[in-house]
Amino acid sequence: MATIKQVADAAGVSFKTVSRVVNDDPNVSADTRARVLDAINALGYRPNLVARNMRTRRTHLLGLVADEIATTPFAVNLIKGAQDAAWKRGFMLMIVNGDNDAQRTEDAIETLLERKVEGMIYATMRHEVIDPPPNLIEAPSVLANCRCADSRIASVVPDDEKGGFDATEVLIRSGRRRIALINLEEIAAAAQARQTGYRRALALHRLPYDEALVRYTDDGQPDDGYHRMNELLALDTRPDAVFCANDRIAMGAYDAIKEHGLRIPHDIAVVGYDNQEVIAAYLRPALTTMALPHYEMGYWAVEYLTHAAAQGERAVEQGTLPCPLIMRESV
Amino acid sequence: MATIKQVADAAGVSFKTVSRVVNDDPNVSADTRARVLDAINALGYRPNLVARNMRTRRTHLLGLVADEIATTPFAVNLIKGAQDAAWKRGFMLMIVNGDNDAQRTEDAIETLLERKVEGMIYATMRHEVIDPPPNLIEAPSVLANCRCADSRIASVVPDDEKGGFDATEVLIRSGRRRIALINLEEIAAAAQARQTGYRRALALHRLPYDEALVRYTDDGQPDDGYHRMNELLALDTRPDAVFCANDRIAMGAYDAIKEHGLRIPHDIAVVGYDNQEVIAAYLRPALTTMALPHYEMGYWAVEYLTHAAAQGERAVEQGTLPCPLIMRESV
DNA sequence: CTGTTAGCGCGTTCAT
DNA sequence: ATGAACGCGCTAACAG
Repeated sequence: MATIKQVADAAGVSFKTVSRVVNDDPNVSADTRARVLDAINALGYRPNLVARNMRTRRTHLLGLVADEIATTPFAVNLIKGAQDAAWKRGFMLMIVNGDNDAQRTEDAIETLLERKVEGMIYATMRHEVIDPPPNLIEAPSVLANCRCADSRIASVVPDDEKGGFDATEVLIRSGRRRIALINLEEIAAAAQARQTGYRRALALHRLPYDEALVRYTDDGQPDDGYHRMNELLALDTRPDAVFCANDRIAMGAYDAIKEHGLRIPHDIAVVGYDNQEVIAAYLRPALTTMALPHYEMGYWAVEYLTHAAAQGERAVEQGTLPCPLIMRESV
Repeated sequence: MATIKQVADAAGVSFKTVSRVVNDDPNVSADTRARVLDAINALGYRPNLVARNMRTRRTHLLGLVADEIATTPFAVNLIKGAQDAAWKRGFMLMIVNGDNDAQRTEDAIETLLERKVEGMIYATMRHEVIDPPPNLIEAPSVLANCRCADSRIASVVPDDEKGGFDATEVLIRSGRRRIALINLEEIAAAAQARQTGYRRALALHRLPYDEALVRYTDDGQPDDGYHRMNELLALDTRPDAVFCANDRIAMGAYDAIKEHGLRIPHDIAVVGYDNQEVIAAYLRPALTTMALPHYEMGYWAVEYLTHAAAQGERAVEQGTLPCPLIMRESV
């Protein structure tokens, strides 16, 4: 716990000179610099960032408020991306949970504000349109994986429409003609966008849109996928491909397909969504799916904030990041 | 960005009185308190924690250093537990990634130290014995999900021996007699402990230990589980139960069992380990497994640190937390 | 190239 | 019940 003054005394210089050395100020002779560095090592001196932050009025701190963190663990990639970008820019992240509770979220943001974060990211686990916490905008902020209706806050979201399009098109290109869609719950923003992309791909390739081939799940879980797939397989003319709006649905669909004695992808091709590694990579056959750009969104959000912090105000941007196709063995 | 002085001026008191109100000092008349609170609201004053931290020499900050965060996402529960405990105690967490790189980890810890965290948690994604980063101990610290050989740093780990015992015993109690074990790679601390528990349960119930029934995987992935299970099913007398040292192995084992036309749990009972929700809950039938106390370890670690911070030094504790049996449908 | 003075926003100490 | 002076550890602004 040596202080800058003690280092100065030990090195026989003023404490300001120590400050210069610590901050790589060129205006220090090589000689004194060496003596100061010796003293620093000898005393185990470490600059006190709390004091520096107070003086410079900068904290190099970013807040990350997540609605929930544990339930969709693959979304930690968003945090990872934010961490990596922050580290690169010399920032640190303070991560807090809103626990899907408005008051709790507001309190969490309040604490972040008191700690003088230089920006905040508000991240949701599912892509949706939200009503942002009121105090969020008291610091420069970005919404990640969600956006607000009036677009007054910067945001970055996955391009689910294009994702839906690409998923459908890869099936079409593999020669399939009756392509079913097992979607998420109908109201979800992601569900609508993916379905729009699905329809656009069908239309582009002059395939009919058949409502009988489109099903919705209640909560996007494997059981849902299993039952919806069974319904599809009971159709007079069964589909030869299915686009599942997430990998868990696909997991259930796999079971239904296998129980019917059908083979993937020979009889039915399957594309999932989310690239939830633990499912997609391990299903047999491995699942072809669309990856969500969680890492990239986290990275984007921090880049946006650090640039905003560096350059003062800047235009409110709305980022849209692509969902890459991950080819495996189910198409 | 109102300061405490501006509030004082607005309320017609000295800034010290404002400080008293903010800190709930009883020595303020109800009258002045009301006026001060009005001024605070009018100006949107928010205490500056950076300044307060500097003055009180306390930050209410805890560091959490993780070796990696993305690859085993279910371990985020450790973070969740730490967050919850920290919030309850009025602390915040700064989470940094070591990325499994020694230099990076040391740098990350250094930054945490400069920011004057009051304690640090070093968490690994897999339960193992480690050589802790050298600068970790410069603040009160705890190891979570790992421990060091000399036990000089507090730690909290899962009780894998008891977990292995319980997993095996639930199979025995269900009437199985030939219980196979598909373990992790042989050197892992968790693998050894689970196997010790497995043997203890067999011995207690007077069942023979048969080396032919014990297999090791290379990396604990489904493909491994699939192949090891096929080997076990090729035995002259096939097992009637299998204890898989993680859920991914069990996932592969399921495929092998099903391909052999055998039914779970009728013909072969399966117990996994990790309670990796996305797998365990969604396999068909749902997998009975042992839960890892990630949440509890995170919680424990923060409780330990906040107590240590409050009471000065205290005995170096080594915590061991139970792995609860999660009964589903595979036994 | 180096040192001095001042003050960031707050809490502590002691006075009134 | 309230206020004045001081200093936490550091950097900014200015001397020299």
